[in-house]
Amino acid sequence: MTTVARVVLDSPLPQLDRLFDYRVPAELEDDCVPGVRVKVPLRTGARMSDAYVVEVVSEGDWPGELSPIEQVVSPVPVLAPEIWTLARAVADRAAGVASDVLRLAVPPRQVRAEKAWLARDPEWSPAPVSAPPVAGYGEGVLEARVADHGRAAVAAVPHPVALVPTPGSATGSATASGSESASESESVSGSGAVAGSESAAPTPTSAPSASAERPPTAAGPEPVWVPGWAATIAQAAAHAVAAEQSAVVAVPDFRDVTDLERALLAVLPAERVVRFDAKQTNGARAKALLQARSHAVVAIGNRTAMYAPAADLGLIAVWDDGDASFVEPRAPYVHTRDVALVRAAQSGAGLLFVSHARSTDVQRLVELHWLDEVAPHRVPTPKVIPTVQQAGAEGFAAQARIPSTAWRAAREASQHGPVLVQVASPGFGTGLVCAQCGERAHCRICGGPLGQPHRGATPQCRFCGALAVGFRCPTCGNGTVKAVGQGAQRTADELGRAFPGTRIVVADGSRPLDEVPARPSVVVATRGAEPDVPGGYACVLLLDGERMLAREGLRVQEDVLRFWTGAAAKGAPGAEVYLVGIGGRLATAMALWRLDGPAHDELVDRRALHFPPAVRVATLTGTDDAVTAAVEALGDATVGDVLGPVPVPDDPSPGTVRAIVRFPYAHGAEVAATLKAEVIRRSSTRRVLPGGNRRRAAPALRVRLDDAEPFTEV
DNA sequence: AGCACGCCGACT
DNA sequence: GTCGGCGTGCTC
Repeated sequence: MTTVARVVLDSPLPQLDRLFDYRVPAELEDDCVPGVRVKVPLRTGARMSDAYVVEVVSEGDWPGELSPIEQVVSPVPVLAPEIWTLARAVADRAAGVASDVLRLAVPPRQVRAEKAWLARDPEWSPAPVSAPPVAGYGEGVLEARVADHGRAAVAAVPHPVALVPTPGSATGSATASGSESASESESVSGSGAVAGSESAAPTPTSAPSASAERPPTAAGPEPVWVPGWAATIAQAAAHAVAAEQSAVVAVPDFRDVTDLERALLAVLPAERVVRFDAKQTNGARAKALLQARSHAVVAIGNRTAMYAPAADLGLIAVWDDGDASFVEPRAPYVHTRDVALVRAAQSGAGLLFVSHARSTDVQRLVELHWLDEVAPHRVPTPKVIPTVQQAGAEGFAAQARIPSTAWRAAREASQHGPVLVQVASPGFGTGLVCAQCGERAHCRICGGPLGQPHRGATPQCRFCGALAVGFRCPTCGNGTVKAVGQGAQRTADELGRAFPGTRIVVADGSRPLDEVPARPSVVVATRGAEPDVPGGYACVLLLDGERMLAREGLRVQEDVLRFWTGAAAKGAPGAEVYLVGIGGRLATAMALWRLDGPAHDELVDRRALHFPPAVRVATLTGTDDAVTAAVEALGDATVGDVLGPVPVPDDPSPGTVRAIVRFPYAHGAEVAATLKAEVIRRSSTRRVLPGGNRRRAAPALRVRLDDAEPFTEV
């Protein structure tokens, strides 16, 4: 009887994206287990390909003669079976290649990390842990979701929270303070035992509102200030770990990973937290990968954390799924939210999308009743005060159109605590609006945004370049326009003059600042770069909202709500937040702190227009005949009109065209399979550039699913 | 990707 | 009559 290994080749070629059977020589049988890296001959014995063993069977499907596995590169199984299944499904959904997904999921080989893993004590397991209650929600509400593997859209606690480290947690246990990793198994297991035996661990509390009654004692561990969302996810994840199940959490950026890690280390011992991030070395990633598999942990990180091979997965959580950082820039470009959805469906794990402002994608799942809604219970929300344009106070306040009420409140608050002033990034789509009604000014010819090359110049379309002579606002008929927004540094300078004697701090992309002390100051920050303050800001001013909304794109409103809520949630519980120059529905939603309303409205619009996420889209790029044939092959799996094909203006290979195809979710599998087949068909014949150029040409057909970008130009 | 198989022009 | 052009197809 022969032993057969079924392997997935490490090749980006779509025509090789299936399992290949190889014979396992007797001397390799011990090491050749599912998940190991191997080298296999391909077509001719001289050519070797890297591959992963997916399964080992006694008989494969291949009727022909089998080639033997050439080498088992390492006996460490780095591709967990569930990660293979995930990669396969994610690739299939995106009409992509599984090995492209594996490149995201499995870091390159790292011999040192493997050696350390092989030398571990296989008998060792971490001590059991207990989990604190999830604060800020109805009693047991989120605990029940975790226990029952429920799926929910969770509105985040909108203010910073002080976590009192629990005994046995990394920051709460004196013995664990020096331990860095699970490899120091003896000291770590000793400290972890404390948590399991302590029945009444102090509960982390929301502060200052809740912790005021129980200030941390001088003898106890220092409280750790973290964003509300991070505390919630940490506490929920701790419940999964207490049940000896793993949790996987993805957050948009590096700072968020750090915030979440701090929250987790306040409720769990260090060996229960595994961090993945983009700045990590290969060695650290490889180590984290093997650590995640060994026992119940919380695996945290950015996009790739969603592929962490966590043992016995019980909970998946995503913080702020609307953030554009979740769009994977590498093929097959699958959004972390979609990876989470596939993984939740496959594993049966619970799924929490936590955010302040709900994305239209999550709203769609809520309206399908696929996700429940969970909101904080009896938690103070930011006191948002929208101020439509009114006559400002003196000096800078007048220029920035800051109403006198907001101006006075900020001045007053800056006497006893930090005040946050959020501004748009420099170069953040300065645009023109109607001087009378504030409506965006558009080109009459192509509908693109109007801009002004310099002050006083004739407005000009930024897309087609047409001059808008004799502009009339289609809404109110007014004939004058004005520019919106001004630079961030200038805002800081002006504020410095307006607040003499007050410390002015600037935080933006080039001057990042994670935290500022809870002392009187004015912090001017571009959206997304707002520093944290222990306890929260005394007051928040949201400027440049008009300018942010003047940007073009499908997700502008969603994004702006995320920027505003993100800054507002850095205020102390119930802090005043002035939303300057904004009225209407967005202002109302902010004032009521009901952020699902705009998501619903937006989704209604998208349904009417057949825009994502109401439908899915496929972008087909390539030669005219390949794209046309692919569109024809799709037949009636599409919905509505096919946009294009139209020539791609600045593509390196001339004659390239692009078509956008919309299709309903129900046809997703069929569309993806059809397009993948077309890509394979086209890739088997290689193209040579005209003129006898021997250089390799671009593939005849490229397919990308769920790329919303082309629509921002439509 | 590579590499072999396969069917038409100028050569010993 | 063959050597070799690169179009087409396959890789366990």
